[in-house]
Amino acid sequence: MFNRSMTTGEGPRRGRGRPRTPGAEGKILAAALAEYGEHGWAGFTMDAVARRAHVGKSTVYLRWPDKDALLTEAVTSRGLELAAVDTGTLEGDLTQLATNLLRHFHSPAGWAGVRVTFDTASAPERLGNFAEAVIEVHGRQVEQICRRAVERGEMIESFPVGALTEAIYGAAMINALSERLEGRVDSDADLETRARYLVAMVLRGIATDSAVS
Amino acid sequence: MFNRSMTTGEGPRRGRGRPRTPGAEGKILAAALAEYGEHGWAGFTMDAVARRAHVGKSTVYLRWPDKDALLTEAVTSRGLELAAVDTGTLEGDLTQLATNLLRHFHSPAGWAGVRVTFDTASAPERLGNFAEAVIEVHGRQVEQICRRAVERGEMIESFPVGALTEAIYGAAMINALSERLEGRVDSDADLETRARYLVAMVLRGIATDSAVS
Amino acid sequence: MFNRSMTTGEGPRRGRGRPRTPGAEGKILAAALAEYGEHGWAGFTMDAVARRAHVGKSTVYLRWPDKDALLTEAVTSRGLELAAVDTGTLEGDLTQLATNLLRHFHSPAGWAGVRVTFDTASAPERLGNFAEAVIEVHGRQVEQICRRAVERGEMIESFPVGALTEAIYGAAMINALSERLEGRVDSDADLETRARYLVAMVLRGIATDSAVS
Amino acid sequence: MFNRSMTTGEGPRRGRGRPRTPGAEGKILAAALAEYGEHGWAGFTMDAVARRAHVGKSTVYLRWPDKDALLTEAVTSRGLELAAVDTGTLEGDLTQLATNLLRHFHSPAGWAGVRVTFDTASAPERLGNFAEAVIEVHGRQVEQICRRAVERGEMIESFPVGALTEAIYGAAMINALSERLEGRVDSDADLETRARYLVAMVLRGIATDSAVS
DNA sequence: CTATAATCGAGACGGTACGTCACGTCTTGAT
DNA sequence: ATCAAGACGTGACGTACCGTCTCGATTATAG
Repeated sequence: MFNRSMTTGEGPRRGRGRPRTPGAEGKILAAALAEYGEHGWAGFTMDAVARRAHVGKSTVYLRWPDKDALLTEAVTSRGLELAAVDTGTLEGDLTQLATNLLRHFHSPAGWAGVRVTFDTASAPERLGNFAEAVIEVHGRQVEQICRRAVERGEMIESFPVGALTEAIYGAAMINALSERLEGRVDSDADLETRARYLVAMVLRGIATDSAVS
Repeated sequence: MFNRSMTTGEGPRRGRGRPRTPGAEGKILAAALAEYGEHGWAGFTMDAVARRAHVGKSTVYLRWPDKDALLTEAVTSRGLELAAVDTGTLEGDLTQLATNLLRHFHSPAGWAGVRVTFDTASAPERLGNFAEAVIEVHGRQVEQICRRAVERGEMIESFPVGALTEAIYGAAMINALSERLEGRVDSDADLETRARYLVAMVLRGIATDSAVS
Repeated sequence: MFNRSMTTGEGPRRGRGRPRTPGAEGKILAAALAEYGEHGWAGFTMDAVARRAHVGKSTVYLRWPDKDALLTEAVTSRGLELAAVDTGTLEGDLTQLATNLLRHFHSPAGWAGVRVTFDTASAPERLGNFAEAVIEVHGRQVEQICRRAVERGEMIESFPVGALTEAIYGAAMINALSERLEGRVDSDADLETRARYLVAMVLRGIATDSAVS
Repeated sequence: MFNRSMTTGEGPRRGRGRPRTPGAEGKILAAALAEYGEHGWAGFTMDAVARRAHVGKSTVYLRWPDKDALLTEAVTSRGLELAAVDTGTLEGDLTQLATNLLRHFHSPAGWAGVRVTFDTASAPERLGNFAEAVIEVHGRQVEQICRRAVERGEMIESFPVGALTEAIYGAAMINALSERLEGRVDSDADLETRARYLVAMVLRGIATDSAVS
């Protein structure tokens, strides 16, 4: 995303000089994520990251131009992974997706991803790449689930996918947020229960006259 | 919240020395909110706030103990307001609430409130007060709407209010987030449309076999 | 020389804000001279100076723009002092002056002054002030001695003072230089002997046909 | 002095790998002297030297262990040359020597030599070699001149040679120093005039009662 | 009317992290 | 084995901000 080795084979450089230490990227990103998790944004220090990764500051600054960039990529590379889902039914897909999301947002890396997403959204001048990555990774998922559901006739055709996406992602995010605000620690079972309720709601609604089964 | 004149609601503070300049609080809070909105947390500077408010740093530090406290109160005082809602029907209430929320999160102050909420949740050691304020302000709203709906028989009794709250708040928040990430500018009409879809979903669901009306 | 408090009463500032800590200048200059003496120019560190003076780096950088400036002033203020001389005879004056100079250049502060003088002369873009100070302090001394000597009829009138100054100052400087290069440690008596030989030479010369008495 | 090809004067260095590039030493030394002359010690950079010499850093560090060593040799090899002198009379020898010295110290390479000499003297822990070289090159000169003069009966026998050396070298050095401090540019004729005055002084003195001719 | 005292704008203070730069070392492929 | 290139760990540079402190000036009450 920032370091040259990612933008492959474009420049005139062909391996002149000492190559960049292969493991360095990973060590630094891991250290960054760990520091961020332990001390938060205000206590996130480049010196500490370098020290923890057993790496000089120059090695860090050769790869990322500044603190924001490092943190953003640390989160992008490890805080945006989401397994694909395909169970055969709409309810199954959505329940699986919601569970995955809840687990993701409750995990340190996932939560870090959330924070950086909001920071990025608040400072649009820097790093629009991250925004695109988020949209790419997460936007597709619900879209595909809905397409398959419509093909199977399980879903109202005309319903805007965006609203569904927002509700599910938003609910999972808020759930993770409130866990932290209230000092709760939700178990895996709690998350699954919450996921089922959420899916029940978006599938069949909460109004009494829509409760069919 | 932090400064004495607020905690001691006992009237016009009698003392010997020079009284605190009346307008200072407001000017500082406004400046803080503006700085935060423009530069984000990383670029939020006490010196800049004081300069922007045409105030000395001591005037700021006499009122708030540190940066977090000032920022928190700035956001609390202007980024957490939400009008009460009571239209007589569940659908009306929820639509009104969702519209209010969307407008709120799309506004600068509301968005700042969101950011601080996430920052606070990530650094639990400081300023739990803010977490309580958020829960207090926002938690009650949905609860009351649901209580009235249940009394009117409009809503499944057993449905957990939390899941509904999370879905609505989360959806509104994500909507504001994605507006910024994608560089959109949503009109008021857009927001109302989105609110109606959202409420339709949580009320009657998106499954084909639940579409009764 | 650099800090505002020296360029008195010119600016519009009239004591607004906290005044600069009075003792700070002295402490910092002393620390700088000590560090320079112990570690030399290559090992002369601003952090170390600040630490030794129990002072923050900002306090140093408020007064001097950079390392060169601090070092230059440290030396100027303590490495350029030279007692006035007036014994009544030319030989007495010159002997006294030469002894003083030898002692001065052999002392740590005096030697530091020599080094900075040469550094300054090599980088004329920075800090010509120092050059002027050196010329001012040292140039006058020999001039006055010679004027008195001419009035007393002890000295060839037409002889250029500059050549005399250069010989005496240069000899003293080289003597200190060679002491260090050779690892000698000259005693006070050594210095006085050297001073007498030097004065004998410039007064009566080394040629056999000029040895009158 | 440091690199193997110099210390082992045993001929054309037979080895297995690629021989060292012949012109490299000279290019690097020249670049070093130029950089030192332009930027002084504080701005003297190994990277800049290598870049200016169109050479990799390893090529430099294969030959000299560190910055000091390179600089010292650069100066030693080009900043210490001094032509031998033998005119047949003491006055002629000294005048010639003084003129040579003045020209030398006023030249860039000679001045660089002066600076390094002082730097070396201030950091005795490193590079005593340089000190020895200076003493070797410059010390002998005056000694021989004086020996011949004594043999010819032109000079007081008992006069210590050191004092004379110091006076002449010091005067020349100070003259070059003051030219730079005052921003003068001395012509060749100026230097010769100064040399004559200097020699007149050390030969016959400045006292009125010693002026014989 | 004077003394006392809290607050004001300004800005210096001791610290700490920033992002840059140079050191001297190391590692590559090419000569 | 040496070359040019350039990444490496280290550590100082000079800047900016934190939260504290000190100043003279202002503005109220208390005596």
